[in-house]
Amino acid sequence: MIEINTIRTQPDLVKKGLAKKHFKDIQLVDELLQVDEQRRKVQQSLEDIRGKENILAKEIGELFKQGKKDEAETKKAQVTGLKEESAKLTEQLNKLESDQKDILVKFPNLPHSSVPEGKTPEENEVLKQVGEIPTLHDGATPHWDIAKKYDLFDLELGVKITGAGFPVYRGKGAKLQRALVAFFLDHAIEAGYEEVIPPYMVNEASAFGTGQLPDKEGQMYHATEDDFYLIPTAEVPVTNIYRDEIIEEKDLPKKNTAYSPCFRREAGSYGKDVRGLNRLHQFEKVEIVQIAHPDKSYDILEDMVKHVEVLLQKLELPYRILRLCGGDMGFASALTYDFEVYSAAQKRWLEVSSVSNFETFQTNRLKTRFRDENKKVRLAHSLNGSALALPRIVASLLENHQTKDGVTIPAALVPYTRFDKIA
RNA sequence: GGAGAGAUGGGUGAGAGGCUGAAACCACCAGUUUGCUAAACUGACGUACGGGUUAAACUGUACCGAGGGUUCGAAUCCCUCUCUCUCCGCCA
Repeated sequence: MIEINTIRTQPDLVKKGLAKKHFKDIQLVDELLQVDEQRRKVQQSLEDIRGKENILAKEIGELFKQGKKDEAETKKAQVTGLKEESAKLTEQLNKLESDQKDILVKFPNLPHSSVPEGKTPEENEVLKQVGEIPTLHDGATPHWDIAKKYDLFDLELGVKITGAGFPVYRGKGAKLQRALVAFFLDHAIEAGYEEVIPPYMVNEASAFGTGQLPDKEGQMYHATEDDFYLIPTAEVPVTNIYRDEIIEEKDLPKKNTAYSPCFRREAGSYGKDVRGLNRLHQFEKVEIVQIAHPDKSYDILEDMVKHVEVLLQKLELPYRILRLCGGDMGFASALTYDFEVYSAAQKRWLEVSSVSNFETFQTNRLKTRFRDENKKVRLAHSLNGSALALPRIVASLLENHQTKDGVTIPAALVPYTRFDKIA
């Protein structure tokens, strides 16, 4: 949620930011300001009347104590008149407050000044590309064929058990998953992140806090009986650790990492985009999350980018880093770097990580604050990144490292898999 | 799933219609004392939304699990819900 104060003091800046994100209803900014002004007016008159009521109530109490019943009754009559008025104003205020929130919740976050203009993924800015694009041997195949050959995962079996997009990993395929998770977690822990194992279902307040609700309702699986949502990413439960918290400045930044399965409904794609492990309803991911001082959050974002880079280098995968353009960024993000890994057999780049600074957009909803050096309570910044999502890493690992007689496991991963070849 | 008890500030915990935004103790913070630490003493110490201010000061309203109700007045009484604990049942 954009801070109301920003909209009040810098409406033009807000409009410009929203335009960069290709938000359609920019006139909502002016509507919001009107509602806000009205709301404050009503709130003031209401509080004024409430104040009078409070004073009278006290006086009535006094009078009763002194036995001056008649005077007390006269005052009671006065209060009755005030109450009618305050009831009316309360109703108005509630309406205005909910109107205001309804609008506020629709605004995406404002983009950072470095975010490039643009609407489509093609307009994302490629910052750098690292690593050799491998030339594959004759007869090299996409990962779904490799998986079949070595019995690493089985999508049809998943269809039988659940449905499309729920793979069954088996044998070395399963072990590879486990190895990658451990490898990623160990790196995060080494970088100072505290590991947590969060719930994989969250309540409505948590889903709202990180921005999944009300915007992306349809992307989450919803257990309606208990009104829980299956997490689309560990970001949701982990960031919500800090909901309604005031953190001492000296304790910032808070750094957490978590492995979790992720559940996404993601309707509406087809063809090669969803072949094999390219797009799944359930997948594994290690997430890193930080709650940061506003002055430091962009330095921290760079650190997180570096963290992900090192992982990809150790896995010996060619990657590139993109700075997302305004139109392709997520709803809640102020600046997002996407990581893509080259999938040699599919001959395309696959997104494997997204690292973002949300500034105060999430923390404003979450009420995640810190006490600064002047003892003032302020909103912290929240950041997160995938470090890393497994399926496409597995896909490119299998494709890029395939040889005529099997798939070579990168050296950094061998201590975790305890085999160096899939053959 | 059944029965009972409970939910108050960072923590423990008092309060049982007006004197309570809330005792006391602990923790935290600032200071005094001290060679240093400890102890002792003094003081400050919730949040949100408004008003006010360059910023403070100051000030209004709301908040004692959540929502509703009774009342001139509710942490306190009533209703609904949620959660926690104890016992029983079931269970990895």
